[in-house]
Amino acid sequence: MSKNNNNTFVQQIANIHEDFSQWYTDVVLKTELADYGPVKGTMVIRPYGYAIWEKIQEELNIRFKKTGHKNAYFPMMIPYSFFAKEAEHVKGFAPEVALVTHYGEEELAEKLIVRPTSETIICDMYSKWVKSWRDLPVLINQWANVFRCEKTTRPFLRTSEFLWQEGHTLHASHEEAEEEVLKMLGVYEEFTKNILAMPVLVGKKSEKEKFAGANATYGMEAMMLDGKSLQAGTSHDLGCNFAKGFNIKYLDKNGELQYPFQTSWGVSTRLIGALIMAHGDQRGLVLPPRVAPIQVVIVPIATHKGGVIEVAQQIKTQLEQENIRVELDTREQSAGFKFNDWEMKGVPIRLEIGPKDIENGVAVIARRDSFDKINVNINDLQGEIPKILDAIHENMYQKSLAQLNSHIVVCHTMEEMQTALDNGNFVKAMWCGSRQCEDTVKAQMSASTRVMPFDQTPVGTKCICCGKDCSAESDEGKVIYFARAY
RNA sequence: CGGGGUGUAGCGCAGUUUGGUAGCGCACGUGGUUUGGGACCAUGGGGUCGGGAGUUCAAGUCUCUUCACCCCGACCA
Repeated sequence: MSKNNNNTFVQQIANIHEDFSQWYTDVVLKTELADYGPVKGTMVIRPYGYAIWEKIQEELNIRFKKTGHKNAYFPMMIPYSFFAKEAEHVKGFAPEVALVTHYGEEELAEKLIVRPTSETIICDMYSKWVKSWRDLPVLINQWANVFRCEKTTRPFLRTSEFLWQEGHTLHASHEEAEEEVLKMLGVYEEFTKNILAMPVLVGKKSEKEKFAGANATYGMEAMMLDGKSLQAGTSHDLGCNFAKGFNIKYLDKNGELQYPFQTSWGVSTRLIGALIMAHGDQRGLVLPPRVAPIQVVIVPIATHKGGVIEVAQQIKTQLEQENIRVELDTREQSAGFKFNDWEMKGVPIRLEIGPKDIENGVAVIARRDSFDKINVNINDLQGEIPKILDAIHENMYQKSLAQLNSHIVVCHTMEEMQTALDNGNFVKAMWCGSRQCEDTVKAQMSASTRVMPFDQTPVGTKCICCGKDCSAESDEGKVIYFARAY
């Protein structure tokens, strides 16, 4: 909670401009999205937060199934020997993996790990299931929790245990696998835009930033209100690396043994952190209507005068017929208290209904995104509210898009980059592709490479760091985004 | 893992300098009056001060030790 001795409610959330981190923590705790768990690095996702996750799951499942995937579930415990089979993978995850050595007092013959991600156990199973070219492609997704011991944790953004989905697919050719990787990245991009009202930058990750064990990693980056970047989803081209380690082989049409090409892709509960930090304001959460657990809250005014609750209840029933998620707030609190409470919780539309309104046959619609208040005829609510929810979504997306576009600065020198980053921008620049330059930028200005956009139209001719020729002829230059990241 | 900070009622804090019967605000229970931007009056319940050890007649306060959490970095969704 923000540190102040003032008891006024509005100041219980830290100033979003002065202390963004504290603002984030205050919002998460005060709006009851989540709370800290008793074990270090763990969090409890409370009902209001979990409802958002359920909406995310619902929308993604529709998309995954439409693209031919099926859900399955694999065990949380993985034999240590599995984990050790892919060298790069172990190197990447070993420091943060939880080892299980005992069941009760009895020491286990083989140590187990709690999954930090499921490639290894899924590959082990795939090696049993895939024997023929007829078994391909394998298109499976899993919704699960994973555990990686994290030293520095923050609710939703980084916790030791978190919830995610991980898609794991096998394909007969690299082309097909690559198509899958990009297709799912596209699904994520469409989802964040149309459901979370959040624009993202998509592209390929650098060698340094790619997944441990992948040939290539693609990702999407979202811009938070403080100008930092949040990796919001990844899609990996795993080549045959795991297939070889786990001996996944099948006979092709020519009767020859082949390794399948593999992909994996995932998004996590981190998306909830992303939408908090992409859309929030000083009053708290601003939830995108399509994932908001409550889309419309009805605040009845002066209920003691009679008849108000009844009308409010009728409106609620009508709206629910349109599949709108409605809450009627009958708590014995003042109207003003409720206004502020629901604004903090980010409910997209507040409907005020009081004796005067009923006399006039209207209700007041107050928008969370713009604070606009309009009178609408009670009979028109059923038709108008879905339109307003869509308008709120669109407005939130456009606002975020404008925020993103106005905070991307093309830079040609390290000095320009330093200034741009210090002012809360993403930097678009040319990069020679070397790890050394990446490390230099990181060391000097705490910014990392985020993604290389698919549109590689050059924004200069020399590497911003080392000055090496990156013109079209040299074939070594990359357009890439640098940013400070969560 | 480095640097900084904080642990006292559900939450936010005071009390620690100078040891002497644990306080305030909000929240919560009850009764009443209120209700269009965070209502008010009355009354009531709730903590032994993160844990452990020590000094002392006496420890929230002093000493040692330990744990947890937060912020800023480095590392990772």
